[in-house]
Amino acid sequence: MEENHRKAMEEIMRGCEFANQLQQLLLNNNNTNDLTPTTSFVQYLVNNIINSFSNVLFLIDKHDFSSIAPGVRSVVNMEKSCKTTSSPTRGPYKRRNTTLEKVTETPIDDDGHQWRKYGQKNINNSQYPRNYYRCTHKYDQRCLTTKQVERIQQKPPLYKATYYGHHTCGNMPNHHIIHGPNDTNSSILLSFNNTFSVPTNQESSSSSHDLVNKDMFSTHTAFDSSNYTSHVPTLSSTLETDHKSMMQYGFLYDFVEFDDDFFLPFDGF
DNA sequence: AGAATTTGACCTCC
DNA sequence: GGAGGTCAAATTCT
Repeated sequence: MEENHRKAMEEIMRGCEFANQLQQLLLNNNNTNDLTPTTSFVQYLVNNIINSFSNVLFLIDKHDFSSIAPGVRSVVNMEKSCKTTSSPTRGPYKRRNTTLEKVTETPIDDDGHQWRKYGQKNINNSQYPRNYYRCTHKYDQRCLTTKQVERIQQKPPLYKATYYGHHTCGNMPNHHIIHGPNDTNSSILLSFNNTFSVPTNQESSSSSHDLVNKDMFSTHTAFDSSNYTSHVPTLSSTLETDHKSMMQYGFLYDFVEFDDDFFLPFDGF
C-alpha cells in the first residue's frame, strides 16, 4: 500500500512536469506566432502525461479504490468500462452543473454547433416535452456536450436551451456574438453558471463555443476516440490542429468574463 | 446507404 | 418508487 502510494505520487509529479513542459512549449509558440510546434515532441510530452495518469489510475485501481474522491473514481470506472468490452453496464449518471442557459424564440438555436437529438421526455409540471441533444461529434471526437431544449411559453413562443459541458470537438463555430435584449436576433438571454465541477469523462469538460480553454488539449489527448482497449490510449492526431484553432479563436476571450475559479491558469500543483 | 430522428426501455439519482 | 437522463432499435429522411 505504502509503496503504491509512493509510486502514484511519483507518477503524478511526472505528469505535472510533462504538462508544464507542454504548456511552456505551447505558450512559447503562441508568443512567436509559430503555430506549428514540433509535433513529435508534443506527442512525446502528451504520451508521457497520459502514461503517468494512466499508471496512477492503475495503481489506485489495484489498491485504495474506495478511498479516492468520487470524481477520480468515475474516471477509473470509465477506464475500466473502456477496457472491458463485456461489461454492458452504463457509467454513473452524474447530474451536471448547467454551463449555459439561453432563451430563444426558436426551438432550433443556431449556436454554430451540430447537434443530434437523442431523446425526448415529458416533464412533470410542464406541458411541453423536453428535448435532449448531444454534440454530433460525441463519438468521433469524444465531445460530450449536451443540451436540453424545452418550450417555456406559448405566446410568444419561447424556448429555453440548457447547455451542459463544453465542446471539445474541433467544430468551432465562426460566430460568437452575444446578443443584448434589444437585439433583433432571437437570442435574448445568456447566463453563465460559475460552479463547475471537476470534469470526468462522463461529464467531459472543455471549451464551449463561447469559452475556449486549455482543456481542448487534455480532453483530446486523454482518450482517443477509437482506442478503448489499451491501458494507455493512443495519442489523438488532432492536437496540433486544436492548437491552431485555439489561437485562431483566441479573440473569443473578449466576449466572456471569466469567473475566478473557472479556467484557472495551470501552473503546476 | 448513411445520417438523423423517434420512442420505449433502461438506468441512476433523489 | 418516481423523475429525469441516456441508450439503442426501429423508423424516417436525405
